Amino acid sequence: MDNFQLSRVMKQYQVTRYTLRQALKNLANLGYIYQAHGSGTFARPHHVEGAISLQNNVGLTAEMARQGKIVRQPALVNKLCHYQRQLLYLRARSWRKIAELISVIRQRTLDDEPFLVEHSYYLKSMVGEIPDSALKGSLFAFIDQKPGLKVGFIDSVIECEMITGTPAQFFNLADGSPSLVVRDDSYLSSGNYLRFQKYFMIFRKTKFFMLKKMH
Amino acid sequence: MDNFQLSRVMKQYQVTRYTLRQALKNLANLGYIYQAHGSGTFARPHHVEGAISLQNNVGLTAEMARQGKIVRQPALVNKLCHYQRQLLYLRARSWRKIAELISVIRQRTLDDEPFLVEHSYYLKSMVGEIPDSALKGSLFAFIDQKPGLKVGFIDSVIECEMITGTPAQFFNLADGSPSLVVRDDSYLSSGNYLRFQKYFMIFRKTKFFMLKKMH
DNA sequence: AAGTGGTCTAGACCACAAG
DNA sequence: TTGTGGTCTAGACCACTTA
Repeated sequence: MDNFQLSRVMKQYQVTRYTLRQALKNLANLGYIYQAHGSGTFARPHHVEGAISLQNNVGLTAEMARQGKIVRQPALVNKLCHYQRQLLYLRARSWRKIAELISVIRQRTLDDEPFLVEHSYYLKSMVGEIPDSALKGSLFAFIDQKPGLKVGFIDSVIECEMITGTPAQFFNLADGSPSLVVRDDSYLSSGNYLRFQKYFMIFRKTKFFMLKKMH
Repeated sequence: MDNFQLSRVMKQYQVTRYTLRQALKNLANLGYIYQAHGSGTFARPHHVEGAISLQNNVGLTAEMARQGKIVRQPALVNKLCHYQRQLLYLRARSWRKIAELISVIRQRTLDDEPFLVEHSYYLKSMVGEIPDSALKGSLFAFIDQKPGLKVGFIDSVIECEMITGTPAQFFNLADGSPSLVVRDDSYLSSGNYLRFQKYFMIFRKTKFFMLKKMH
C-alpha cells in the first residue's frame, strides 16, 4: 500500500497536488524527468556531454562549471575591453529610433583555450555608466544587482557565420572560417528593451542542447 | 469600468482564471505574448524573419509555410531514398544494445533550392515496415496515424560540422564546407525510444530561433 | 479496480505597478 | 486603492496504464 508515489510526496513536503505538479512540470521542461500519462513520472538520463543547454538560466560559466569545465576571462583580455558610447540605429523588433548605447567586447576561454567572443550593446538610458570592476568581473551580477533591472526574457537566434578579423585571430583560425553565432535580445520583466548581444563561438567545441515537448 | 481585462476575458470564454492563465502561459512560452508582473499581458512583435522556431511542434514544412516559404521533397529525390534494415549499435543515452533499425535518407528543398538532408533511423520493433507511399509523402503523418506511436518529446543537439559527399553535392558546396547539423532523439509519450535523426542544413539559409524565459 | 497524469472550478493571499 | 501576475489550497472529472 506504499506504492502510491504522488500522495506520499505530497504528504512528505506538505503541499497539494497542484504545487507538486508545477514543480515537476518545471523539471520536465528542463528534461530532467518525463511524465507518462497513466504510468508515472520518471527520471531521465543525464544530458549530452559538453553541450550548452539553451533553456538554462544560470549563465554560461555556471552551465559549464556544472560539467567540470572552467570558463574564464583571461587577464590579457581586459586590455581589449572597449567601453565607449555609440550613437547607433538600433534595430530590434519594432524598436527603431536613435539610442545611446554602451558597447562592451569581451573574450572568454574554456579550460584555458579560446572559446568565445562576446559583443554587448546596452541601452545607456537603462544601465547608466558601467564601472571597470563590473567589466572585469561579472557583468551579469552588476546588472542583476541594480534595482529595476531584472531580465525577464531573451530572444535568441542561432546561425553559422564566416568570421574574419579579431574573432578569427582569437580562435587561431583563418579568415573565412565558420563560427557558431548567437544573437540575443534581452528584455526586462517589464517588457522594456535592455540590450543585444552577439556571441561568436568556436564551432568545434560548441554544442547546443534543448528539449522539445510535443504538447 | 471596462478596463479590467482578465475578468472580461474570463466571462467572455466562461473559464476560470486558472484555465485562462494556462492558455496565456503557453502563448508566453512560445514568445507570442509576455506577462509583466503588476502591469498586464502584452502582445509581442512578430518573430525573426526566416528563422525556424526550436520550440514549434508543427514540423519544418508547416513552420516555413507560415512564413510563405515552401519546403518540398523533389521528385528526383525519391530515387535516392534508402529503405533498408540495419543491424547497428544504437547509442542513445543509457540505451546500448543491438537493435534492428530502418534507415531513411531524404532531401528537401526550400523554395525549390537545396535546403536539407535528413537521415532517420527508426527502431523496427516500434514502426514495423514503412510503405513506399509514406516515404514519398509525409513520414510524420504515417507515424502519427499508427496507434500507440505518439511522439512525446525530442532531445535536440545543434552544432556546426564540415560536410563531404552526398550532402555537399546536394548543396552544391565543396567538400569541407560548413553545415548546421541537428541531431534529434525522439521518444514516445510513454518514454520509450523511437528513432534518431540527423539533419544537415545549408548554413546560409538556416537560422534557429528560441525564447528563453528567466523564471 | 487502482493509481497515475491532464485538466478544470472556486477561492485565497502575496507582490508589483499605476493612477 | 485597484487591477494585475504569481502562487497556493481543496476538491473534482476524465483519460490512460497496469495489474
